[in-house]
Amino acid sequence: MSQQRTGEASGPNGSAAVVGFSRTVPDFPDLPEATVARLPEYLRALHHLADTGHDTVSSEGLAHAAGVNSAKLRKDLSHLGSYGTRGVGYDIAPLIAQIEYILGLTSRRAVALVGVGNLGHALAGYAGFSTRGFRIAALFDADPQRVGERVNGLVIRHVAEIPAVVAAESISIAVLATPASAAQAVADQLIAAGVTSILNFAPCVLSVPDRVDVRKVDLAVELQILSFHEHRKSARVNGEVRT
Amino acid sequence: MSQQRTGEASGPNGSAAVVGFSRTVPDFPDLPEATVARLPEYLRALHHLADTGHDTVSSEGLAHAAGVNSAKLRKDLSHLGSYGTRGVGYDIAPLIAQIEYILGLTSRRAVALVGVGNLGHALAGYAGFSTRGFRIAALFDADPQRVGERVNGLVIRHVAEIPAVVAAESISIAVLATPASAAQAVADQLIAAGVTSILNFAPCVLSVPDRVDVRKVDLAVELQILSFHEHRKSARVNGEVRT
DNA sequence: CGCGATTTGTGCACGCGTTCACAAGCGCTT
DNA sequence: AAGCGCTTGTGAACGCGTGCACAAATCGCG
Repeated sequence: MSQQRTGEASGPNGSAAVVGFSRTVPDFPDLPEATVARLPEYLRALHHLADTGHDTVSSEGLAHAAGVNSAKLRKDLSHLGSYGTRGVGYDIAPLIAQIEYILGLTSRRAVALVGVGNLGHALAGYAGFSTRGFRIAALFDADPQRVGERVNGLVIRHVAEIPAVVAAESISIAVLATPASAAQAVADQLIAAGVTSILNFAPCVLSVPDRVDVRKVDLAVELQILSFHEHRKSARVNGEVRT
Repeated sequence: MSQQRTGEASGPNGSAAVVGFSRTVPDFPDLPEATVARLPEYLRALHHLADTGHDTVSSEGLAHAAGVNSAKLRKDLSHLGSYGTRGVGYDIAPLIAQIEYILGLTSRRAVALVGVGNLGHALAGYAGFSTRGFRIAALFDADPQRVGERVNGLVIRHVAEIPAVVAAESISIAVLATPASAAQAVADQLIAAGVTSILNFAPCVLSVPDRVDVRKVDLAVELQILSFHEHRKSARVNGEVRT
């Protein structure tokens, strides 16, 4: 698991102060983080089941499709309120709606992408973003030579335009695919412009205010973790000796 | 954190049966998984420190550079044996060597990449892989139109060649960047050819034998987790009511 | 040589997450 | 209507990971 999570000093949540009287769904202020991280996977599995004609699914079936065990799945879903019937299983359609609501995917979120190099170019064209609740609303790069180029129907803007565009499109999530050396400065600009969540592909640690969430994806780190297991597997068979 | 980890029924490890008498470093059969996942980040920070002229670093300094707290860092490093001196800090050079050894990065590992589409193309050209211990040794795709194309100095081969090439180059790690619909079939072929670690970018669950390690990276999942926190932040300020 | 400043290494307690195991509930059949 | 099989929801125990707090160790300086 390679992500940078910022402090999130869980302050007094709003639900107590709210006058709400016709609320049918609670706020989910303290959904366990581990559960949140699995909800997207459940959602993907549920969509797949719905697409293949299923109407209901048992915890065992959904757990298998999502790659977890059924007890964990049931406990996770129990946090969302009860969308299953004993003896039968879970109704897929309302469960999808509920998870999408909790994840804030009812309206398609606008995302800014900064750094349209090798990786950024691919991310800009990645179909999975648009099919799963997001809309890449703006591309930025610092290289004047790239500014103006069209990628996937969007024109690349200069990073200096971040404040104007982020405000105009009311963007709150940004994807950072710049070189590590530029990442912190770009992050600062994004945050100043109003961004409060960053997905960081640059191999460096970002320092951000507490209110900003950062998740880090480092492709080399993932391979290195696999490499460790490879190393250990091979050490099992021939007695490893340090040289 | 979004990764699929397979059972890994930790059987009797080999270290007890090995005759080794001149071993200076133990095998690390039971390094905590959480520690392993952080070692690459420590390694990156250490390289950066070394490049900027540092010789030693305190746990506080390295922890800050890696984005963790110092107690955790010290405990992690204590698992590797003692590479620090009290009152001074850690010697950077031997620590780098030790972590690279544990991660199995002393020789550059060959990696196969399957699926040279949008994302795969970017991964094939990603400089971070080659600068951090890996060598992309082969590219595969199922599309005959793409076969033969050169990407970053490598020619794309047809997936049917997987067995021959994987064996010839003795590749044990593969990166999967195919569409979800093809991922399981390709994984089966890779495993049959001898691959024992897979980094899966396809949004689907792979079922593999216990001896094979799978890590999953799903870009949309990362965004959806951020979206949840965005949703919750906005629910804090205006009292969220379900419509 | 001894003392104080500094930093590592770690015992311990706490909290989160996972898993088991079972009671509670639903529907179908007889 | 009653019984049976199946599935959810959850209480409880367990284990892992984290972070505090302090003892042990090293260096530098007087």
